[in-house]
Amino acid sequence: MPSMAQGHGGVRNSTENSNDSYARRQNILQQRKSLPIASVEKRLADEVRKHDILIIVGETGSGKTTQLPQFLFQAGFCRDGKVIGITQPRRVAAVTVAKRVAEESGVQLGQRVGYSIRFDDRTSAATKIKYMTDGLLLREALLDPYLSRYSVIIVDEAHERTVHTDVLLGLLKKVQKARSKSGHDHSSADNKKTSNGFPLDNENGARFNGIFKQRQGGKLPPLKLIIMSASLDAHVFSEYFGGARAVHIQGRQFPVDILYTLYPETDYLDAALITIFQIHLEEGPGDILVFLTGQEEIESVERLVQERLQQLPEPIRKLITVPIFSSLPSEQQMRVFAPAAAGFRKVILATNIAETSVTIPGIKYVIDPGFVKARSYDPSKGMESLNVVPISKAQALQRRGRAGREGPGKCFRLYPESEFEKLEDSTKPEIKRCNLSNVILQLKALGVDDIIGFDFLEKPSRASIIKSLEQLFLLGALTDDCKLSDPVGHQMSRLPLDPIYSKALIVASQFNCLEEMLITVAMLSVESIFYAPREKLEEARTAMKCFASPEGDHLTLINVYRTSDEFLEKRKMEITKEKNEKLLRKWCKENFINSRSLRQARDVHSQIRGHAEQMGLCVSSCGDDMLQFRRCLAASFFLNAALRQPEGTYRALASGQVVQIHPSSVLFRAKPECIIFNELYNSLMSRVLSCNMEWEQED
DNA sequence: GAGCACTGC
Repeated sequence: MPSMAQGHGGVRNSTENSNDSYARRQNILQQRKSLPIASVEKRLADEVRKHDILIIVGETGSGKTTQLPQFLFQAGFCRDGKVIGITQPRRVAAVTVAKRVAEESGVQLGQRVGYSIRFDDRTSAATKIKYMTDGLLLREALLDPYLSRYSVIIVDEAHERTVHTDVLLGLLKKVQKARSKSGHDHSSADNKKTSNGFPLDNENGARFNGIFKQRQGGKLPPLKLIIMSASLDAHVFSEYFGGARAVHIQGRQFPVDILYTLYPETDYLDAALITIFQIHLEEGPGDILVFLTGQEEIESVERLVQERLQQLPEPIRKLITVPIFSSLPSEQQMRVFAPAAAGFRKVILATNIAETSVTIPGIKYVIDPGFVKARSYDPSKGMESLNVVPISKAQALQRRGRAGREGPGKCFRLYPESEFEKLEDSTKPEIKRCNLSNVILQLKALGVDDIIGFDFLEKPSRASIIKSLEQLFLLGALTDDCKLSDPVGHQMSRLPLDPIYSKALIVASQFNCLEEMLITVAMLSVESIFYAPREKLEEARTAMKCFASPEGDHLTLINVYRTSDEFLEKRKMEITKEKNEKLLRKWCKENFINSRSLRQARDVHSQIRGHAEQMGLCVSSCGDDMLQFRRCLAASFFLNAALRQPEGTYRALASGQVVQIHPSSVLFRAKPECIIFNELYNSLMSRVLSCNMEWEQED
């Protein structure tokens, strides 16, 4: 992923001369002072002192993420060696914000200010302000249930309601209760019974006892909790935390005019196309951002724009299209950041990635068709799927905001205002739209046994909880009375993987093929290892054939990984690490492999290998005996098994659904009698065409 | 012979 700064400019390293550095520090000081949050520094610190829980609603550009932790540090919240933790839903945000705050504080990154994300820890014993992903803090809680090193935890972007944020909020509520109790009498053995079921009543008590004893000398101060949200949902959080105090901080955004169509559009792609040209021909300079639902839509709109451009007279053809979506290789993603040539207008065709993850400079016009591809979950089948659905009002607001970051902008909504009114206020939280196996496994490991009774911010359906409990039971992670099994359940909860993958590792360790399974699971954990651009499809196919195994896609992935490994091994002694990386990227390009994905897979591999070794699993290879390995696959992926039917389609055993092998699979032609699959995709729907656009401006 | 929103540990 390219570096996608949030809010602030980049960071320079500290090798500049002192004059330059002085000017720069003055500049930073000015910028900090001009932020809306600057005027309420004292008040905010007081609020945090007075209230153990505080909700902060801060609009975009308020400076809350960078400034509040610094205010609290100055106000003395890091005394006694305690740390202020700030969680972010995304890795890039944690990194870029930490860099900015380190610079503002005039310290080296990793000293007083640092960040910690998976595979990349830039903290030290000196770190007092620590930015991290919310998922990482959840993992940390498994090792330190009281989160005892933190005096303050700030949950940022809570309105996004990711699974991690939601689980974290429930957990923090418990930790806070447990800590205020432990503050009075934390060393008493009675505490085990009085801590409201958490976290000391875990049957896994020995581990917590250890932490407990260690703390006898020092009293644990209450945990301060700050929930930061950009939306108007403050009351949801406030009610959840027993009527917690909420404060509002103004933002700094430029005005964005909203235009609605007069009539509903039957074909939003065509409507988007017309709007792009309408803007191009009638509006002033400024780039256009179009929100589409996926790769296919992006590619087809790109083609249509090119075609239509050819029909225009030469002087007004100055329009370039740039696609961006997550599975696009990084080098191509970076193109959205390059300014268009002089006199040209840039049209960015993006998925939701541009809604929050990527901030693209220069956007003045946003085209919002009002749809998004979203995950949904059917507990009766135990199956997740992706569907195109209308966005929520909150999403529409967020998309509009993308046009007002550098100056006033315009947002073209490809639907009438009456349709906007019908949209849901906010997006359904992810926890209600996904498989809960992983969530349940983690909560169990944290000592929460009654999942249905757990105090979720919003409870997932009972059916959904029960389905996941059932799956975990079938995987052997839970005992008959729904407790974490020993050792399988505990081992699975420690692995940062989908429970099925964790199970596969444990099974493989017993049948001497853990080495193969570690590679498989790492490769399955990342997205789209193979990258086949449409224009080079044939070449890509030939390249893939070198790796293909007649025994299936899993073995094919092992071949890719091992070939890349051998490639690196051969050159290891000769050159530097950077050069090595560069060579690997070149190798990937030649073999039509997404180098970012392979890099990720290598990271995952080394991390889970470390975990497996720590657990005492036996890391050995089955050599050429792939039957053994395939048996292990079958023994762990049985929830994803399908049998061939007479007409050549397959029936998924767990859900009864009729499915097909994807044409990109090496088994597409072979059609074996029994297969295990990793994922099920929906097939696409067709569209109708229409035209005719009239606009109406909001009052 | 068809096509995979976005995150995260």
